Amino acid sequence: MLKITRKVEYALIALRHLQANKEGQLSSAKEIAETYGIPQELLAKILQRLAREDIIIAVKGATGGYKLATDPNTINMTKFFELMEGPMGIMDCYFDSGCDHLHGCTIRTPINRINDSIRSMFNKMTLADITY
Amino acid sequence: MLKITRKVEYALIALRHLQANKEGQLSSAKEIAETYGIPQELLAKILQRLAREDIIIAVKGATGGYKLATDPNTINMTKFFELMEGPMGIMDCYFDSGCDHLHGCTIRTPINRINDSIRSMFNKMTLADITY
DNA sequence: TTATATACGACTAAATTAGTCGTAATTATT
DNA sequence: AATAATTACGACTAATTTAGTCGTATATAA
Repeated sequence: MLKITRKVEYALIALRHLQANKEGQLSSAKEIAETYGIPQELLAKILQRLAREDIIIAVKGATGGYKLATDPNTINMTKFFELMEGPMGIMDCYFDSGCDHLHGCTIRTPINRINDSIRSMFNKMTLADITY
Repeated sequence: MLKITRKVEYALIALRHLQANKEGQLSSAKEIAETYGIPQELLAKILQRLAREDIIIAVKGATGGYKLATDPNTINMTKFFELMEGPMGIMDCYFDSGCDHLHGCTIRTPINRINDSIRSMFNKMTLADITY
């Protein structure tokens, strides 16, 4: 319930780090990992994911690294979380993953109300609310 | 992120079931488990937990069972979740569980803001919002 | 050519969650 | 008094998810 995963935690730390860089300045996975004591390989994969999703830009090669691709204000948290971890729903059945209790499930509707509340809350927040 | 556990899901289903009973009427773990296709032993443990926490009342013996102990309106969801699953924090360090990134952690404050938002949202909801 | 990057998939390890089992105690019914 | 149905509870196993590692390929500045 409501526990952030390391994946998201590390992503936020990295984004905050990049955000503090000067325009155009790059940071490598190694640099960030060492700064915060994060396993480098793991962080690398996370940064690759962020790059694939066009949240950051990867520059290859010896002096390569990453930089922000967009203004953190333009990325809302619902999108960010779902991008990192897949659909955010407090209950699986919200997304029709084969729940075999559906027939007798009496709490779906109220749970969905909770989901919607949380999603709309995160929708009002942007990455910048966190990384600034 | 934000996934409800079966423990909570089953608890909600059971509470909703009890709530639909007439004043004083009991339901056994077996009855509820069979009605909704929930593993009986597991549900039993959950009901025992709810009883320990005085959310429901257990009546022992051959014709025993459970009934609600309080008006569902009086139990807020933050309390309920934390009672079932321990402290609800989107990040562990919020509750000082030995996070060794603390020194270099730059996202604690913003993450705490998220935590507070979620907690205050759940604080405004009662069990009745879900089980009715 | 070398050193330092990113890219990515396969794999292993750790932690959490889900579910089962055995046994004891309680109580209505017979 | 015996029986059957129930709650109580801890120990155990299984399944799933999350975290982290490793190997290899590719790109590029020096």
